[in-house]
Order: sequence, then structure tokens, then C-alpha cells
Amino acid sequence: MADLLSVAKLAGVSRATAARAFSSPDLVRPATREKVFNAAQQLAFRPNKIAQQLRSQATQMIGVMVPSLDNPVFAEQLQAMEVAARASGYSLIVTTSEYSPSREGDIVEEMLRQRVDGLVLTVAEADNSAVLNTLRLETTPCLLVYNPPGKSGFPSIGVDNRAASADATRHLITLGHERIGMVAGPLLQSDRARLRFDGYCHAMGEAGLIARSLVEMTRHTQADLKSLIPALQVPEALSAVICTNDLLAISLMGELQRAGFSVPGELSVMGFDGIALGKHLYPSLCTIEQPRAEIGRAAVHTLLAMIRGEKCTPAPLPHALRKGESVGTPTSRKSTLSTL
Amino acid sequence: MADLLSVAKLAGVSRATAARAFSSPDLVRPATREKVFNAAQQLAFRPNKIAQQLRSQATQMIGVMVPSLDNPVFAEQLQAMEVAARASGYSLIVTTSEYSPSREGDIVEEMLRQRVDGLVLTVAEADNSAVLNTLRLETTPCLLVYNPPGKSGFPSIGVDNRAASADATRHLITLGHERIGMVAGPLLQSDRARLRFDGYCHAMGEAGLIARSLVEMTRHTQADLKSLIPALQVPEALSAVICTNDLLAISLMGELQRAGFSVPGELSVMGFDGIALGKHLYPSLCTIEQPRAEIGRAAVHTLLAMIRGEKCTPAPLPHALRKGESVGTPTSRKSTLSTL
DNA sequence: TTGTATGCGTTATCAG
DNA sequence: CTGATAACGCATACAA
Repeated sequence: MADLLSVAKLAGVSRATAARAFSSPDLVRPATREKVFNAAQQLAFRPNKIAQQLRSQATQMIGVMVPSLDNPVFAEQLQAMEVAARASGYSLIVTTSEYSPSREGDIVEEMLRQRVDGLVLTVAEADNSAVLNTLRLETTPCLLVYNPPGKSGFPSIGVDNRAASADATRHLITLGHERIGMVAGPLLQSDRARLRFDGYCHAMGEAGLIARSLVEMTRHTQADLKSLIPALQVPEALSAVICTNDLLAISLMGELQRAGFSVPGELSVMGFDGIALGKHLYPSLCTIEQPRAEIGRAAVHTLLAMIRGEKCTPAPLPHALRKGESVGTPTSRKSTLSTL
Repeated sequence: MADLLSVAKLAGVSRATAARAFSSPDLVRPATREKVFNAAQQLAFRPNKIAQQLRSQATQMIGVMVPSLDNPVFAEQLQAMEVAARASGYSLIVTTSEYSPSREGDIVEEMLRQRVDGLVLTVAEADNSAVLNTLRLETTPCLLVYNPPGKSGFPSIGVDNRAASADATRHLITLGHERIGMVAGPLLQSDRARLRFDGYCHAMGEAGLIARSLVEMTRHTQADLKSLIPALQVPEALSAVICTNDLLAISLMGELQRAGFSVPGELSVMGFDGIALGKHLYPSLCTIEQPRAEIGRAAVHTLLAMIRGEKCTPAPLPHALRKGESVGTPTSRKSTLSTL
């Protein structure tokens, strides 16, 4: 591919002049500029970013690491990030970690070698993350997304998970629910999930209700009824559950209905995340909406500010309660699930 | 950040030797090698990919352009691509086009400047795409995904949309449906959607049934009942519909049920794509499953082969009919929607 | 306004 | 086995 030197030669100018014609067009006489542009056109010249990056010591690239793109929460955030980044002249290198520490390490190392100008990461546990500990020693700006800002010391973009979860709980309480449970993936996998459980417990206590122990599903984004049934068959059977993420909530609704169980008639189901699809289901998913697109945009803009050298301590973004048909008022009844 | 030269100095060797210690460890005496490694460690040396790329004229980067990440079909494909690429030492630059021709052009130009080793694109219309016409003149390998392989001349990964759609139609016909319609986004937006309509028409004709004219929704991935109602109120009301993508099908099911209409009791609904979520809904979505992950992996492997200089003419990947509760046998009845 | 010369961090060729 | 040196393609300080 043609390089600047060939363009310069064809245009009959020096390499420097040709370069200037592109980077500072007004520093070069119009006539000369035209000659350069013509030459460039003829040779199908295409500036080599690699060389520019090496020379300027900046890549205009952002390294992004999310747990998975199979969860629309991350995909929707990424979609917004891509648009925002491009609008600012930045490109995204996208990677997925599946929360695997070794993968996280490899990925970040790889991105640092690529000399990305900054990193946007979502890790499992911000306060206990090998990769973040490594990053602390580096100078490359790093921003967390979804992870709660905590002792990690890294700035973070996201909602206040604890407050949001409390809001969700209060919504159910306001509707008259008292026997409310929380459903999560295995081991309360992420730091966010834990905060959401905290928020739930807090709101329950605040209302003088007893928080139930967590119902743990065997998978992070797919419900299995068997794990929930015990909590539905006891005398004090649940009348509502909050799931720590929408995928879990949606599949739980499906399983419940498939088992002949009515939602919200017999069990109200809330989600957490606000993925777009939830609105279009029937019953539509009642959930806490994280502003995924806004989070994505804020992540890009905050990181760019950090790259410019600004210190950033982003405030939590507002969450919203999205009402939905999956939640109703509690019906007084015995456990109707005894037949299951 | 420390560079090779500083490492060499600290190790007391030449730059060339230091470089070799990494790239061809066996070409250098073990003792020397160790000195280099130690020095590298002390200085926290991290190889600069930019420089390597400039020098080697290869970036180990793949440029990916999908219409949107808000549709799980693309997100799921991308997830698989990322894993496959990383496993082969490649990184992904990810972009979204929203099918905007100008955005497509900018994106591809940008990626070419970045000197990606190859491109994986999904465009609106492969046979009528400005960006592909440009690319034809370039030497950078380019692979299409989901777009049917056609006159475009570019190799393509995906299923046989026409055959898949015919299979979907036959499935309904086998169940006894005769009044089958197809629901699509505006203007039969993509080349795939058109092939899917073809397949539907073909299967209908084959069975001696009359293909209905397309029901066009105002949006590509969100159903509006109003557009469908006319086809449900006529004497020969539809008993089943096939949507050109799952998002459309899922939101259509939701809208129908919300309007008090039973699925599949009064209308069977099929989707097309096979996004993961469809399985977990109730009723579960009957759909044509495109092997999204396999498509992603095949895209990466095929592109890598092309980068190696091999000529590729990938065969269509197999689709599968995923049965689901959203489809049932037709019930003889008048239009029950007259009250809407 | 334009040209000259140098360096960005590697790799690879060629001697030694 | 190791060292000196020349690219890779561009941007910029400094001269002219």
C-alpha cells in the first residue's frame, strides 16, 4: 500500500509537506495541498494508523472487557459504548472473560501490550481482583463498569445496587407482599449480587419483615424450579421473589408458567437490570432498570476524561423501577404448589 | 514504559540479543537469556505490539462490523468469535453499523487504516452494498456473515435462509396449518429477510397453499399488533405466522397475549434465529435455530484461512427446527379478533 | 511555506 | 551465539 513518501514524490514535495497536508492543512499553501491530495488519490493512499500510533504514542483505542456478550445487559452497554467511542474517534477492542481470573489476566496484559489508551472493565469482585491489583501499578487509565466503587480505588460507573434493590423490595412491600424472597445465581457470584441481597435485607428489616435466606440457582442466568420449590411449599410460602438479574427472572417466569403456576397470580417475579426484551414479554417483566446505554456512554466519556489526565469520581447513575405485569398484589392462600 | 533497548542495556547485551531472547529463545545461550529475562522483569518490560505490528506488517487484529449488538443474534455470534479469535492469538475490533451505509463506509475505512488483517462484516444487502464494492478493490480479506453468498463475490458464513424458511413453513403445514402468514420488519429490510420470504412462498406453493402477502411491521425487531390485525380479521384469518426474526416473534407473542389472545391456541407464532432466550419463555418460542456460536467460530476460522492466503468457499451451515410451545395445531374457528 | 533529519520500538539481515 | 544496522510509516523540531 502506498505510503506518504510515494505520495510526496508524486506530488513533487517533501515527505513533511505531504504529512502536513493531512494533519495541518492550513500550514500548507492551497496549491501544494491540492497536489498532495491528488497524488494521494491516484495512489489510493491510506494513512497507516499503526505508524501514527507508534509515533504519537497514543492509539485512540479503548480496551473493553465484559464477562459475556450472551447477557444483553453487557451487549446493550457495549452497543452504546461503541457509538460513543466512535463519535470521539476511538475504537473498541472487545473481549469477554467469563469471570475467569486467568482469562482476565491474559486479556488485560494483551491489551496493555497493544497500548490501549484506557481500559473499561467489569470484573467479578472489584475488591478482590488479581487483575485490578496488577493494574494498580500501571499508568493506563482504568474504569470499572457495574462493579460497585469500593476499596478497589478505581472509578466506577453504575447504579447504587444496594439502594436499587431496596427500592425493588419496597415496591413489593407497598403492594402488600410480606413473604418476599431473593433468587440469585450460584454463590452470590458477583459483588453486585451481594449488594443487591444487602439492599433486599435492609428494606425487609426496615419494614419489620424477615428477610429470607437466599435461593440459589445452579446457574447464573437460568432458573431451575427445583431450587425454588422448597421455598414455595413451606407454610410461609413466598408470594414474591426478586431475581438478581433479568435473565434469571425471565427464565424463572417461564418455568413457573410451564409448571402451571400463574405469574403474578401465585408468585410475583421481579428482575434486575432492565434488558429491553423484558418490556415485550407477557407478562412484562417488572424490574429495576439500569440505564445500560447511559452507563455505556458515561463509561466512554469518563474514560476519555481520565485519558486526558482528569481525576474522575463518577457519581452513581440513577436506576428506575420499571413496573410490569409480572408483579401483582399478593393473594392470600396456602401454598398452591404442594402438588408439584 | 521500558523498551527493549533498556532491557538490553540492563542485561548487558545488544538490542538484537534481547529481542531474540523473546522471539527465538533457543538461539541464545541460556545464561544470556536469563540475564535478559531478569532485566525485563526488573524493568516491567512489556513488548510493544504497535511496534511489532509496524515492523511485521501484520496486526493480528480482525475488524468486525455487525448491525447492532442489541439483537442477541449478533451478540451471541460475537461472543463465540471473541473466544475463537483469542484462542488463535487474534483480537477483535468491534463496530456497529445500524445498517447505515455512511457508517459502514466510515467503519471499514477506519479499520483498513488500522490495518486489520481481515474483516468480518454483516451488511444489509450484500448484492447492493457500497462498502463491499469498495472492498472488492482492496486486498484485505473480507468475509460476510449471515448475508447470503451471492453475486457479491465474497465468501459468506450462514445458513441457507431460503431452505430454513421453507422448513419452518412445512413444519406448520405438517401440523395442519393452511392459513400461514409471514411477518417482517419494514421494507423486508435485509437480503436474508427476503430469502426467508421466498422460502415461505415456495413451501406454500409446494403444498398447494396460497402464500399471503407479507405483513410488515413498522420496526425491525418490535411487533405492533395493529399491523397484524387486518390479517386476523378477514374471513380467511391466519392460524399461524412466521416472523423473520426472534425478537419480532417474541414481542408479537407478548402483544397478542396482552390483548387476550392465546398463543398458540388462536395463533401459532414461529420465529427465526434461535436466540437463547426463546427456549426459556412460556410459551417457548418455536423457531429456526441458526447455529450462532458455530457461525461465529466458523467465521473466525475461515477468515484466518483467508488471511493465510487460502481460497475459501464455505458451505452453508445447517439450521435446525427448534420446536416450541408457541406453535400448535390449528383450531377451526372464525376470527376471534373481531372485538379488538 | 517548505525541506531535513530524527525517533517511535521492533525485527531481521548480515557480519563477526 | 551475538552485535551493528537498516527498515516499518509517520510526525515534528528545527532550519532554510
